[in-house]
Amino acid sequence: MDDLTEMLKGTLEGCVLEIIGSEETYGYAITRRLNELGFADVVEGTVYTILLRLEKNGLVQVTKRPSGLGPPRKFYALNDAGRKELATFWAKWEYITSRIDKLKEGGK
Amino acid sequence: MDDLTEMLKGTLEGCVLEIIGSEETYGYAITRRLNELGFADVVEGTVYTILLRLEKNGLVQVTKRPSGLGPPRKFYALNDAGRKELATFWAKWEYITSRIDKLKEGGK
DNA sequence: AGCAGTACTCGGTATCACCGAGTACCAGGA
DNA sequence: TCCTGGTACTCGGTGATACCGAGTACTGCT
Repeated sequence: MDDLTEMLKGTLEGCVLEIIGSEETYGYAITRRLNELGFADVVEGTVYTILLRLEKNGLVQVTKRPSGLGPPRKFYALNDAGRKELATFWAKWEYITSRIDKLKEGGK
Repeated sequence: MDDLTEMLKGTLEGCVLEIIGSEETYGYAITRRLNELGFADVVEGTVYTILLRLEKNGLVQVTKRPSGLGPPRKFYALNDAGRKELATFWAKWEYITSRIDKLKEGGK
């Protein structure tokens, strides 16, 4: 699949929130998860910028833990604000997809 | 519904393509159509920038016609390149929505 | 020692939707 | 006559976001 980056604007952050929300995890693993999910071109740098932003916006709780194979990992978990943000993300997603599907059906 | 703009990046252009593809029409009417479809906050300036971009990228054929009530209208119709672009837009859309739905189901 | 895999950082770029102010044309009412 | 409101398009600038690319650092294996 060719370049999806423009269409991922705004949704990729939601995906990362969802992944963090379902399990406390860290950047490198999140990137792998996104890749195996089908977002093959998403690269580490992108995920880390999202992670930094989430942290800056106070949506996650961060815990640093040693790794065993490599430098220490920064584990991310959602806090209350993060869970709330995730919920609004899904609400927006539902809204947009429903409208676009309607448009696609040639609907009024 | 609160601010959707980030999530519309990349998809709004596709919506405009779809609208033009189903009927030769002009900027002001496209804006109204988007508004009544549920994209309430989309404003004329946004649509016109998209239209200019489509024209610049050679995806549309433009015809100017007098209006009767107001200044002349610029009617837009898809050409072959535009129809092709619209098809790839829908392909990308299908792809992304399917992946995100999978993620949402907690799927592997 | 050197290499590959893991793991995070950071400055810069392009694209896109949005903002806001401006221009222009026409109809009907005060 | 003026002026308000609806129609219709233009354009320079802004902010958010994903991407790029290069760099740093730690570990285990050969």
